[in-house]
Amino acid sequence: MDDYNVVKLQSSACATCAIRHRAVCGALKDRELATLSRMGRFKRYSTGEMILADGEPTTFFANIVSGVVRLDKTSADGRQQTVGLLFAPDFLGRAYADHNPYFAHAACDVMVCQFPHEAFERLMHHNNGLEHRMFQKTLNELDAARDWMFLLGRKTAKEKVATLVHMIASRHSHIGCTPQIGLHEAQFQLPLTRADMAMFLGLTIETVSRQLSALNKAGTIRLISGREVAVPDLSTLALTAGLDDIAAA
Amino acid sequence: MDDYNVVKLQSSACATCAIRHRAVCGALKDRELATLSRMGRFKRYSTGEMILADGEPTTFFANIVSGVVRLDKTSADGRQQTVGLLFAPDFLGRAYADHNPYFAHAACDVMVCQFPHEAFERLMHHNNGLEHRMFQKTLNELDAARDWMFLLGRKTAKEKVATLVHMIASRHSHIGCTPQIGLHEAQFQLPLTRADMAMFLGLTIETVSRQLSALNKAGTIRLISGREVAVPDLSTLALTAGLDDIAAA
DNA sequence: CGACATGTTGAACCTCATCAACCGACGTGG
DNA sequence: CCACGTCGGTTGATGAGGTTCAACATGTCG
Repeated sequence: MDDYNVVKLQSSACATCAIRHRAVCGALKDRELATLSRMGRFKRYSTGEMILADGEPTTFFANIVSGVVRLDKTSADGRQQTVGLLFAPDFLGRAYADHNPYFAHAACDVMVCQFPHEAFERLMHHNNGLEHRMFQKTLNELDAARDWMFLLGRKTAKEKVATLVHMIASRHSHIGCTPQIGLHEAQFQLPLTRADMAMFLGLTIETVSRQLSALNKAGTIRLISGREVAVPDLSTLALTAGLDDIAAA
Repeated sequence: MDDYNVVKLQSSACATCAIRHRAVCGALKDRELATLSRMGRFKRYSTGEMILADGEPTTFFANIVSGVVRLDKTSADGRQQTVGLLFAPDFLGRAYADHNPYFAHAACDVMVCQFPHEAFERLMHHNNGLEHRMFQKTLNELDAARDWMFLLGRKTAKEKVATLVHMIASRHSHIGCTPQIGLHEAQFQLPLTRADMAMFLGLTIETVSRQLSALNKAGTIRLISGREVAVPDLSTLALTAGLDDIAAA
């Protein structure tokens, strides 16, 4: 339990936290933040490591400080479907449930800030701002989940792959200050393996690989190495992703 | 606007409402309930009627009093995917957004109790119990959405259809006091057309029809007429739906 | 009765899964 | 240092599961 990947927080840690204002903690006053600091722990997970197991009792919640976390559903016969992708400063864990409804895995090296679930739920109970913020995040996740349901149910393999690349590209440009939509070329590393993408898209590894190659051949994206991708024109990508529809979301 | 399908509530209407305790209103004290009564309206929608349009400004929220409501995503080229199914006493509408993120249609004749969105959000703001309850409902919807993502991404057509029938059967038995899981035979009407089912399952009408016929031939279900279905043994149906897995959900 | 919506069934086609071979990068141990 | 296994990724051949197109059955309503 107590290895070198776990670091107890200084009581002042939250005050200087990089994601403080964008994470759910943003709702907390200094005094409550100190309370949270006292019960919080930084923890590092390396690529592929399991963070939560489906069906296990809920013991902690966490904020993603950096990295990408996959939420997976698994069936008895081994089929797997990723049902959520969390980036900083997303919240990890299902509030008000005694068991995790899914697996959570580190898709790449991940840093989280975790706290015991009872204490956090108590805090939510007394701090309506915190619960309100959790509610907001949950609403956004639900919106995302529903958009993804459309993708899973109705999009072709090519559109699926294009959609995922577009999502990563635009999220990346949002974070990394890379040029905006349609201008210049955006280049970045995919934070996911082909297997991760397949799990998320409801496809097989091979199909993902083929569609990436096809997009590359068509010039919609440029595969530089396995992971490194360049997108010459985000709006073209959005087009082949079948994205500009859905009431101009 | 003001047709005979709309009925202004009596100020006492909520107090005697059938779904009062199970709907979000259950969080309200008598006085607040009276406030809600004053701004609420019963409204009837008939089969197929649109209740909310994607992209339209949010004007009202509603509780489903009876019937089934479909939430649909639609793309420019006409593909459609149902992303949610609401039964009484579910809540209809996306809180804290100025535009609807999907269409809502009456899957069968529907009765709702609707109220202006600003007033309701104001009420939520002042009543933490109400917001808490909304939050809970949203968490449940998110869980359901994620289970459905697994279905859309990984299940076969047969499993999809079996899952839907199972869901309706168990929900029906829950509502209608029909015998419990595995015992005797449950019989009921499907509240959805083949087209509705196809939209929800990410399939075509034809495939749904074929799979229903196949399940019928296999004896897993009995098709009595187009809409009337009997399930001799719910657990067998659950098995062919690939349901008992997922960590014994 | 005819018109229309809903549902079923058949045949052909196509997308994607499956199985399999192969490649390059990396790490490890003899 | 090289042989070896492993892992992530690509590509090809084949086939199954669903879509598509089309015809037909059934039911309902004017």
